[in-house]
Amino acid sequence: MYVILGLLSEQPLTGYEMKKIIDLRFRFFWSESYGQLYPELKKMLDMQFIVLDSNTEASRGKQRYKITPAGHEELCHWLYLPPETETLRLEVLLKMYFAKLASPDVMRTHVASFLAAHQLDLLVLKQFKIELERIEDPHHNHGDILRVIDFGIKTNDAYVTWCAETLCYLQGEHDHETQNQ
Amino acid sequence: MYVILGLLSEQPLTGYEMKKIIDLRFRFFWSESYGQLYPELKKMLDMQFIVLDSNTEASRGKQRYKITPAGHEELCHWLYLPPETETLRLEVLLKMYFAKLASPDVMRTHVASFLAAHQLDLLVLKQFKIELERIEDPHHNHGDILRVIDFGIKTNDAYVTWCAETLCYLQGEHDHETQNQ
DNA sequence: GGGACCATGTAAATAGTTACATGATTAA
DNA sequence: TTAATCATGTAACTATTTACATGGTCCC
Repeated sequence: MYVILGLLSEQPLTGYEMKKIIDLRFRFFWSESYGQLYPELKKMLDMQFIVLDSNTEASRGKQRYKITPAGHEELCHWLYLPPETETLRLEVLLKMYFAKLASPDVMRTHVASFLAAHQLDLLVLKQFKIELERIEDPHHNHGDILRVIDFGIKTNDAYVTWCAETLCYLQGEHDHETQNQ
Repeated sequence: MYVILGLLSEQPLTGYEMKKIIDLRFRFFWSESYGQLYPELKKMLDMQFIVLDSNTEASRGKQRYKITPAGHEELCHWLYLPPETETLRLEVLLKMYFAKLASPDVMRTHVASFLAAHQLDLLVLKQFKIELERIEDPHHNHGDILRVIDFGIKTNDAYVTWCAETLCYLQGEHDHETQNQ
């Protein structure tokens, strides 16, 4: 709901375009599936927070939405409310907690995958940061966006460091195990 | 499901006790509500992964469960599978992204709350670590648990650092605003 | 007796994913 | 022409939260 309003506050977009932006720019801290997005757009039309943008493009199947004044007000109101959603669920940590029930090699594989994924995230975030600093700032929001990117960089750095240390630890466990044979 | 099996692999527990442990030890990366927990326990009884532990305590309303060999097998099997769930949703970052639509003061409040919460988390985690290093390790799993705690410390450190920097940034935005009046 | 906490549970609502169906457009 | 991607949407399922009901126990 509010992601949609936020994105539309910058420019009119189709549902498909929103999904792509969310997957690209927000994936470090937010996600939406089509199964949420399209029904949500319908609800928001009903509530008159958004309308079909007829100006842009003779829509052949394509539905591009723009935000209404009511929608903008709703968005601003939301910004003032204290954030509610804060969800973190990492199955890899649950497995780590019970790791002694499996061999250290198994956990090594899991941690290595986690490491690879977040090293990639780090690369993407740094690249995104460089891009953002390079281009102009017509909406004067690059400062805010850089703060968000920086959050991603800091946390992913922490993940990567943790993975490295944990792999060492698991190597130690492995050595300890083979030594006793 | 697997949190339950994991906890029961250490000792028999009631649903209520599981909930308390999850809220205390796992809250940095996992959560379960009673609405999930109790129906799940019923399903797991049906599947014979757990049974009622009649030995311990004449149960007056209290239902303490223990893990069965089948449940243990299921738990070990799960440990071998690559972790699937990895969810992160932070509404505070979504607000930060669209922060320019509100005054910097509003975001300052949000970030300050986030900071306070995670400074507290950090304290709790460090205390938990000290405790763990102090007591004995009968299950030989303290090394694994310390890795999990260390993940919490590293990420919460990153959060706290980000908050400090972001508060500075927002102060700058605030000054910039008042200066233009 | 009353308040805090132990203890189990359910119903309803909300959130979110997955898998599918459909068809247009674009580029090799 | 065929594969990829654009584009919208729904149905079914699974996950998760919230709010409530109920009653026991412990201690002041």
